Amino acid sequence: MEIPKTYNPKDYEDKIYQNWDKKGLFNPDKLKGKPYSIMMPPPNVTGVLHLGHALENSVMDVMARYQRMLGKKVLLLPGTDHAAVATQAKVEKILIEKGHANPREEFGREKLLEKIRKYSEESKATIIKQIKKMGTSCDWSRLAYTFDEKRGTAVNEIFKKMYKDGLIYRGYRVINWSVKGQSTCSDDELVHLERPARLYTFKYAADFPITIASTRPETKLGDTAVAVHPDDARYKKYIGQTFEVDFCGNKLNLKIISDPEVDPEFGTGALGVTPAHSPIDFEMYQKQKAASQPINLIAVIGSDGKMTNEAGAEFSGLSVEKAREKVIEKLKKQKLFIKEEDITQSVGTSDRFGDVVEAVPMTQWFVDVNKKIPGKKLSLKQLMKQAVKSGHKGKAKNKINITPKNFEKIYFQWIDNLRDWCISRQVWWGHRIPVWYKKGTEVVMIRHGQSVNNEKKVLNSDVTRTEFGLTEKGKKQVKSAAAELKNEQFDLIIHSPFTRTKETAHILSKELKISKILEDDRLREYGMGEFEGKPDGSLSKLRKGNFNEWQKSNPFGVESFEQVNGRITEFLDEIKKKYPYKRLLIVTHGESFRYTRGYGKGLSNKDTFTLGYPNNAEYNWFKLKEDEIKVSEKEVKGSGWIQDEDTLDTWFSAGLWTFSTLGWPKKTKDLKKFHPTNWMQMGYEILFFWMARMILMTTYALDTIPFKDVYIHGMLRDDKGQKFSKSAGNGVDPIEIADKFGTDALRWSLLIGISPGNDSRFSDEKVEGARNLVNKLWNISRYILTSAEENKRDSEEGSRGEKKRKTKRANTATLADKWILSRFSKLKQEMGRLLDGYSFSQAGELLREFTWGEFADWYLEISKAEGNKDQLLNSILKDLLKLWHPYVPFVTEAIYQEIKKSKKQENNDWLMISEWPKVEKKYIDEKVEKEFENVREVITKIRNLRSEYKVDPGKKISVSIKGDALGDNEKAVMALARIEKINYVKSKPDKAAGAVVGNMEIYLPLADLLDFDKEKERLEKEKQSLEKYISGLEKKLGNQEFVKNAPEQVVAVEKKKLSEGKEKLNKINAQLGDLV
RNA sequence: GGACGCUUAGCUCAGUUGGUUAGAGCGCAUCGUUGACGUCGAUGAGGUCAGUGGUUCGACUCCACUAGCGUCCACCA
Repeated sequence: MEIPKTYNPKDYEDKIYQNWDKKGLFNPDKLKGKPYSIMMPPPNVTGVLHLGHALENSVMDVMARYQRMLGKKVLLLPGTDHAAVATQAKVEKILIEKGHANPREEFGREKLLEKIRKYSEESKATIIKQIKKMGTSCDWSRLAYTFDEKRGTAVNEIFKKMYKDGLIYRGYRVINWSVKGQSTCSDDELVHLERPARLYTFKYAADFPITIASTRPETKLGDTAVAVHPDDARYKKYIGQTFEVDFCGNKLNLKIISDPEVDPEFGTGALGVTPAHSPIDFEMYQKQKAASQPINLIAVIGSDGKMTNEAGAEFSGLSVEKAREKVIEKLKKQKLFIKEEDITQSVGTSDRFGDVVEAVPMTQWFVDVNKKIPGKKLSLKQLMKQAVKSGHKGKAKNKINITPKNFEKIYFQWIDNLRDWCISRQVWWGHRIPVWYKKGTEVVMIRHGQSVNNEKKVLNSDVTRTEFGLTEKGKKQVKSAAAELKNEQFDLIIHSPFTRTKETAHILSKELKISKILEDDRLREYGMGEFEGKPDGSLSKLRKGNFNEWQKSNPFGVESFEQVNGRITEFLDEIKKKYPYKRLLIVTHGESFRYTRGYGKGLSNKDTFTLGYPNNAEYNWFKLKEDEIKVSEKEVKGSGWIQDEDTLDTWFSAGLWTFSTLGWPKKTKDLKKFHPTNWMQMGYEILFFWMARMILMTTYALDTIPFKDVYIHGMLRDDKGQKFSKSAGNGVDPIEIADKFGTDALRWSLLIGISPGNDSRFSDEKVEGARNLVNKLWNISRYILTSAEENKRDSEEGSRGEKKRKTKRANTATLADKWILSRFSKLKQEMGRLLDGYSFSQAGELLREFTWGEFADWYLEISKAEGNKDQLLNSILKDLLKLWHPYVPFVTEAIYQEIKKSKKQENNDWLMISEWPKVEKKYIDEKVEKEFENVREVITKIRNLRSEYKVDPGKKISVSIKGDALGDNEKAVMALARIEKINYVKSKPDKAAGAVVGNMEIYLPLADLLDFDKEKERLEKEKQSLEKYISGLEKKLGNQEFVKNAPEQVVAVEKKKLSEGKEKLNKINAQLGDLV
């Protein structure tokens, strides 16, 4: 039979993978046994897979294949992650590099999404190809994607559930804002960087008693309080007071508050509180609010990263850096500046966009981790902790185990620091927040522009006097108001029956393209009775302070408060009912406007007058009816519904992975069968992002754990210990490596030398070594297969004069046979134990040591001497291939198929689903192993002597042995040590170099070659080390405490070692004596 | 500032509950056309297990401290 001398992966890999797939071996439905599931951590579609993914794939595939061979119905479910922000950031970056400076603005939502979709689909295709190339045995029929329809259903469902349980809320809070990405980031997505900063010490104003320090003086424009430690003697007297100060031209109302968090030692011991631009200060703001001692919140930095109007006219529109300079400059000028010092400061940067995030108050969606879940008595935080600590619902069988265990501690620490999770993002790529709003009835009420009677300062409430239209100035005023409203949508305009309002309405209608215009008399000007045509102000002067009297007697025929308020209220009540969810533009007069400001508030006449009288063409928004919110698309009926613009944090959907992949919220068979999953593995860098969220979502929604065991692998670094990254230029495509050395070699090199939770290094040399190993395995098999075939042919041909190299032996087991069986049984036992404990590297090393170091180097060589071991060799090979299969699936399957071919069997039997070898304890025999060790030592010692004395390796020599005879093992010794004859002697021969093995003294006759000095030196050296060994043992055994306290067994072993050592020493001494 | 790791042969790393004359791979040195494999074989050199102290009959292994390196978390304005 023809088997190539070296294993060429390319001839087998793709073909074998396709065959496995075609035969449905990846699909658990076609397997029998207990379900066992592993969900693949879905790679981001931000690009292609790197070696770290290859490591991950290898680890989980070893586990999947091992479990499958143990006879389980294994599901390894593949998938990919849309990676929301990461993918959008990536595609935008590419577009920017191509010259599209602002992709969002240029392309708009739909077009940009289309581009990202295209990119992600390409990535996905490559990723899938790569996973296949790695030999990963996953079920492609269940391929999932976090952003496909089924996963979307799961996302919406869980969002709805959490919203209804009050665990998801929308709130106005300080969040992390990436100006560059124009989106929020959650706390965990921040990358903290140490960077030099400057701490400035200064006073807000000369008349303010407290000095403060800040690295961000420009934010101080938004300060509303100063916090001090409650026990700080310096400031105690001020606590509770409010100071109005002029800070860089801005009026600040600073309340002195106390907070135990303030460190009196740092800076000046007083902290300027900026609730809008610092999470801690925001907490103080909330604390104060809760204590009914509220302080204000003023946002001086906008979402564009520039100073807002609130920062004052001088600063508005400046970048924060410019504003900072300006503040410092001003403080210096005003002699308020005290000092500046250099410090290092840790700043949070967006991990995807890279810019320093700004703390900005905004309305966003959050997951409340501290609220008790209805009907559960626990918060999400507590659920997350419980699952890892004592087990979900406190049951030990529901405990999630993390390997290595120390990560459990890190996890708890993280949970303890966990704050509400901001889940809304302003990027477009991702699950749109499943919330629909229907805008309530909104009214923009606008006063008419300047009219002729305004200009002439004449009062007019007589609708028939049509000469009082708009002046030119009035028309301009209206047009400029229209310009401000140009982005708003209105359903209709309603105006009063006066000429000035009619004209205003028509300008607005034209400018804002509102076609529907109605007139309503209830919006008319205040009835002024006898004051009609009188100078402006005559009425109001008189009216001042006379409300009550007018209401009673109304001497001038002026409309009463009740009358005006009554008709306006009636009008507003009516349109609220008549135009739900519409936006109306209402053109009216000053008085009606004023009354609208008090609408629904039950104000008195007097109160109403404090609401302010609007200028010409001034407008205001009024909400007559609140917005409506629905969290289910099914409930959204009729028109006017708008979905929330924001998208969800990618980890929101990733958190559902273990069950969304199985069809949840449908009660599928898969869900019942494969959930909770058995095993999960991931890198420690996503422990919090992902594992924590999966635990959160699963314990909450499914009332169970997502997985039983989590295996944490370390990060893969390059040969210099650097992280693999594109920017460092050391990124490697796993496919390239696999092409060069074979997938099996790549897998092996990634799996060996790793330990859970620890980083490992990758180098070409490692893969090269692995390639050699794979080839060794190939050749071991090749030898066994071809020699068996030859032997078979030989025996068929009989002894027709053909040179038969080996004589046939009786089929009884030799010591070597028993030895290899004992060793092999032990290997199976140990491998099972190690694999069950996720010690993939250790199990692999044992396997290599046995295969190469024991089976190939010793047993195979002996088999050549002892002959006729085809059956045993074949049976060991078959089991050996199985043990190797999880690590190197391709070469083992390839050999297995060669075996099938050689036996002319059909290819319907696959190593991949063969049964994992059972441990045969009956073969384990310590005595045999010990005996064989002796034989092995005899061979080694002879080789050693030959090497020392430079005996030609090819030359066959004879040796003399004093002591025990080798018996049946002679053949092995003679072949492996290149001996032609063994003489058993009673005394040491002349001119011979000697060695001691157990009860045997071995002599290599050297005649004139023997160098007495060298021999003496050699023996002396051995003697010395032996003496040291013996004295150590004697000391140990001479210690009564040891003999008394150590286990009997241990003492017995030490005693035996001592007596054997002494015996050996005697013999060496004798040999030394003979030398002289 | 807090927490967690790591430090074992020239390099990369194993070492499970404390009992080994401390291991592997690569590299190095010497040698080698042996019924598969030079992607091989034989032999060998190479380590006071970071340091100090402790617990113990016994410590690479457990504890404490120190030093160096690394990682994660964090609201020192």
